[in-house]
This record gives sequence, structure tokens and C-alpha cells, in this order.
Amino acid sequence: MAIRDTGTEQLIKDTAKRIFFAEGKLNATTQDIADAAGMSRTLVNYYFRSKDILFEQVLKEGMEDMRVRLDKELMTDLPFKKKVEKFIDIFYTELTAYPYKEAFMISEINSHGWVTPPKERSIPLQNFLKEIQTAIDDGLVKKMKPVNFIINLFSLMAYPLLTRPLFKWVFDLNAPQYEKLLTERKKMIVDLLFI
Amino acid sequence: MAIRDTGTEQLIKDTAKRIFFAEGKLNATTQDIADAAGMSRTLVNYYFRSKDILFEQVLKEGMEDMRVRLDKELMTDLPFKKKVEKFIDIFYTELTAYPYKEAFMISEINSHGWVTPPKERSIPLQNFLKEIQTAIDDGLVKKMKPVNFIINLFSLMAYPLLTRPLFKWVFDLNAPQYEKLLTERKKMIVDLLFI
DNA sequence: TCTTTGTTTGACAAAATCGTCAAACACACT
DNA sequence: AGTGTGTTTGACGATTTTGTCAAACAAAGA
Repeated sequence: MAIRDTGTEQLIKDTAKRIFFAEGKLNATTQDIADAAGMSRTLVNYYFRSKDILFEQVLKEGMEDMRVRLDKELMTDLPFKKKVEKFIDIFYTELTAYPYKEAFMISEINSHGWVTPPKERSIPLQNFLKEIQTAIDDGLVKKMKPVNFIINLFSLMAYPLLTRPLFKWVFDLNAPQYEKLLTERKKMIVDLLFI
Repeated sequence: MAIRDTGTEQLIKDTAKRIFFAEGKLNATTQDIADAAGMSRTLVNYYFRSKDILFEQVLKEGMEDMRVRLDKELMTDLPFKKKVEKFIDIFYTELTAYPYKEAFMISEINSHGWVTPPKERSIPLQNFLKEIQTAIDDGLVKKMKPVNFIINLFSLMAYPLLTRPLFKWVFDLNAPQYEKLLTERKKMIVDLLFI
């Protein structure tokens, strides 16, 4: 008989992603995931044979999602500044949903080793780097290595979402106040990146 | 008899910090820590009664260290820009030694709850925020909420160190290349933060 | 030297987490 | 309705991780 699609396998992965990427519980157990998905833990072993395989799969998909999202966005045919603004918009949505995605990846990479996937050179990324260089030459952006421009972009977007609990504590801010700050940052980041 | 100071208690904490903060193994076991410290695991339970207490202690000291370091640096009597440059220098050293400190804190906070410590208002921080506002009024810094200036500073410094494995992969860089990039960033961050 | 007390360890018990198996279940097909 | 196959579950055992205890050890004071 053909494989029935009960959506269970997807549900498991989605739940795992929610717990790891959204709730930031980086050392959750398979029981935690099963409970959150409202099913028996045995099912996790039925679809993915072991905890390690599930984790590896989630990690892999997380990286792949990021790569696809990034490439797709970089291929749009917009003027440079517009493209960056759109990029920030997209990433803000993504990061709001999954603020701890990168942290989980890093944690997994550091705990178990990592077999670096072949990583064929991303053409859209190469092009974007060239666009940045052009923007620098045109005096739109301060002089720097194009790679640093991208690193700055990611840093300014991702870090405040990752460390939200810490910053809220350091600056004595409540939830709505911090939320407001984050949305304000979208415009500010553009102002900062461009001269 | 008085308590003998064998340095063991400190060694345990230092080792834990190394594993958590430096090596980024956020879900290390007490056995891992004991092995790395070259001692029996029982000693961990002798000095700290349970794993939770050790973790909580390490977390607490980590936050305290950060607060002290930050306040001390903010109290120095230097012109604004010099102060920021010094700040970046200090933090670069700190972050190179412990790139995953914030990640560990966030992970712990998200996994177990968190009793927000009273957090008396830090006077040096308040003063620094005023200094930033002055710099903005003087046209040294782009117009933004002073809090965002600090968040930018942290983000630009910390994130590239936290996500080093990812960026190295995305941009196809080897260790020395990434190292070079990081040192170059110190100057670049100043250029970026100031008009 | 002998005793006392703090330190360290190995061995054991307890708890948590994980993987497997047989049986129950549900759906498609005849 | 009856059969077959994929799905789900509860129960069990294996492994990992954690906590405890008695005994060995080391250093300071009598």
C-alpha cells in the first residue's frame, strides 16, 4: 500500500522547530517534543529512527530554508537600496518567528561535530556582493569589505531578537516597549547602513 | 577547622565556563565538566549540591561579570568617541574568550524560567545614555534612541563571533581569513556608529 | 605522633532519557 | 464484511545522566 500522508512527520518537525527555533529550548528532549505535538514519543522513533537523526534533519532543513530564502530574495531585480529594505522586512518576519534558529544550529555544531556540506558557490550571493561593491564605489555606502556589509545587516537584525531577554533586563523594558524598539530599528538599520 | 582553599571550587566553575562560554557546548553534562577539569564527578556534587545549582551559579556570575565590566568601563572619564573605542577593544577581548556566553544565558533562561533579579538602575549606564544623547545633539551620531546605539554596538561586536561557524560556511572563509575580518571590524564599527 | 576535620574518590542507587517490540488501531481495497 | 498494510500506542528494557554514601586520603592543630 502507498504511504499514507497523515501529516504526522511534518507535525513532528514543525513542533521541533517551534520548540528549538521559537521557544529557544535548545536542549529539549524527544518527550518534550512529543508532548507538545500531542502524540506518543514512540511516533518520533517511528518516523525518525533516533533523536540524533531528527535533530540532524531539523538542522539541515533550517540551513536549507535560510539558503533558499536568502537566494530568492537576493535574485529580485530591485534597485540596491530597495532590495536591502525588502531584505530587512523579510528577515524581520523570519526572525520574529524563529529568533533562536541560528543559536540552535551553532549549539548543535559545537556539541556534535559538523560535516561541512560541499557548499557550491551561491551565484545570487556573489552578485549581491558585487552590487554592494558598486554601491560603495558610488558613495552610497561607507567603504568596507562587502562581506562586512552583509555581516552588519545580519547582526543588527538578529542579535536584538536573540538576546531579547537580556536587553529587556539591562534596559528595564517591558514587552510592548521592546516590541516598539524592534520595529523602529528596521528604519534605523537602513539609515545606519547607508551614508 | 577553617575551610581549606584548594582552588577546586573555582576550577569547577572555570571549567564549566570554558565549556559553556568558550566551546559553546550548551548541553554539556556534569561528567563532561568533571572530565575536562580532571577530577571525579562527585566533587561537583560536593561543592555544588546539584547540577542545577552549578548552572545557576555560573549563569549568575556570568551576568554579574558582564554588569561589572560594563559599569567599570562606562565610568571612565574619556571623551565620548574614545570611550566607545575603548569599549569596543575591551569587548572584543571579552568576546573572543567567551563568544557563547550570551547564548548560554539565553538558553538557560528559555529552558528553565527566570526570576528577574531586582536590577537596581545602573548609574553609569544612565550617564552613558545621556552622553549618547549629547553626541546625537552635537551631530556626532545619527539620530536614534540612545538605547539603540548601545544595541547596535553589542550586535555588531557579538553576533559575528557567535555565528562564526555559519558565516565561515556561508562566505567560504578559512580560520585566518575570518580572524582578519574580525579585527578589521573593530575600526569599521566605529566608522559606522559615528557620522 | 595522634586526632580531627575538610577533601577526594569509587561504588552504588535513583532518575531521566532513549530505543524497541508486540499489540491495538485506522484506513484502503476487494 | 473481511483482509492487508500502514499508523499509533503502551509497556518494557537499555543507556545515559545524576545524586548519595561510606571509605580513603591529606593537611592542620594538639
